[in-house]
Amino acid sequence: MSTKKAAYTYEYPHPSVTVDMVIFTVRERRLELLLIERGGEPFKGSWALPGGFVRMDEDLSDAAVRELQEETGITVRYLRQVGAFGRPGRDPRERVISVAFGAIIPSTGLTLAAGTDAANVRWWPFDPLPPLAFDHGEIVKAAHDHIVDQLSRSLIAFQFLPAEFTLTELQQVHEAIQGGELDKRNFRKWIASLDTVEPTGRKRGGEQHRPAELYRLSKAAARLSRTESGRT
Amino acid sequence: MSTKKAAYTYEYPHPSVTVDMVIFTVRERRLELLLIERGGEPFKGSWALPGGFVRMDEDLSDAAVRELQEETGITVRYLRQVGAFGRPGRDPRERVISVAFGAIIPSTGLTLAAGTDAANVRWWPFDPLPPLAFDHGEIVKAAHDHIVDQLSRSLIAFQFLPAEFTLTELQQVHEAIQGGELDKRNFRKWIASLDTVEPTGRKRGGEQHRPAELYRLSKAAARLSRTESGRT
DNA sequence: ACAAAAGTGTTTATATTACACCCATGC
DNA sequence: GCATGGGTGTAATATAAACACTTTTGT
Repeated sequence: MSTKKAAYTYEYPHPSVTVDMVIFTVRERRLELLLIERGGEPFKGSWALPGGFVRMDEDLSDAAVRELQEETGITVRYLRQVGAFGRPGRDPRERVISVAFGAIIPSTGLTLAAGTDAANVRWWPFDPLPPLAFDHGEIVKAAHDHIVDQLSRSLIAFQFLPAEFTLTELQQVHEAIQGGELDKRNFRKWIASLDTVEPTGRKRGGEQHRPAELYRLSKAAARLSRTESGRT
Repeated sequence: MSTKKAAYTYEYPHPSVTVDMVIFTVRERRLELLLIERGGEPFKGSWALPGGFVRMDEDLSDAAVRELQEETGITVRYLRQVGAFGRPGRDPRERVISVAFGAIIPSTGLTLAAGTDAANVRWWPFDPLPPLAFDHGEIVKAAHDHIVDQLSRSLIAFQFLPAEFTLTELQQVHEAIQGGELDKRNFRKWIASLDTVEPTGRKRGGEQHRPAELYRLSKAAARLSRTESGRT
């Protein structure tokens, strides 16, 4: 126990509240997860979700965005609460209630930078993952269930991609996450019926086959997906 | 600030963590919500969700069950986490992060009993609700969205009913929650396809029309719904 | 015999699946 | 001209929606 300036006193004991971020990306058609190597005890040297304490004056989702930036150097777009995890004993030091957020980011143009609390940051293939610290395995499972569920109901897969993308890339994201093959024609029919992407008119050339049309999120859909983002 | 025994000290400020319960029932074909009238400040006299502080040694869902029992006299079956709500300022006294749980209970055979913190407990029609304390309106909306979503995907409606029920009662629950009319034959076809209820062989008689078959949750489905219950 | 809710099938429209070939480019 | 992924339509099947009459009881 630290004895230096114990400035905050309460009549009853208070838990700590943290946020943990489950960040998915797709690289080379594989689903991957962003993990940090813990620099301090407990679980020093183990891999864990990026996360940290919620400040007294910030919203939960703001804390998630900030912690992620601090610990990994990444700024995030899509963000969704997965749930609160608070089993007593999940942190061996003290009672900690963690609010988990899931996020999805494009695999391109990222620079990872391990922050102060982390010895290391890197992408891990989702399957198999290394053993995770605390109850982070459980949290990851819940977040993955969320994504698979949403993926089959709405078009969130473009969150994994840069602003302009081809339909084949979009399809590969779906295949990476659900772990299966999809029929190209049926997939495109489904995309069209959702009315969430539109062609840009540009093409991706330079490869030794027919160039693919580039698409972007349509304006109507962009407005919607902003609303969906942060639940407090 | 209370000055008597401030026994717990921390180097950094800690938020409080509470649970709030969104308890739905259906009475007379209407969706209703269990609210308490606050007996103390802030929002004294306002209606609010039952809830309270999480103890240091109990899981979040256990806290929810306990607080509900203490404040309203009700013991709950089905229970599901809705999410964490932690906007700074949502409680005017101090930083409070609340984990919300939704529950669904039969309307029959209940005795409501206002606990120590509550001046009153009663069922309110879901539409329109009275103005609610804190951000409880927002929490209720999130919980209702959850129920509607699940209702259309699986058979949870029997949670609103006693152990034995008629298919018409089950249908009325669906209609009350989604707010619309359903076709009797299609509804029954859907129920049958889910394979979650089975006839008891008994009938509900005594009314001046043909007696209805009584059904119960099938054994296989009962096992499943227990698993679904509490996510920490 | 009448009122009141219970129970029961068929037809139509819609959504999902399965499946194979030509096209545009780089080398 | 050949290798490579890009792009396109149709038929079969499964799922969901619309719709009306007979049955059983209590009074």
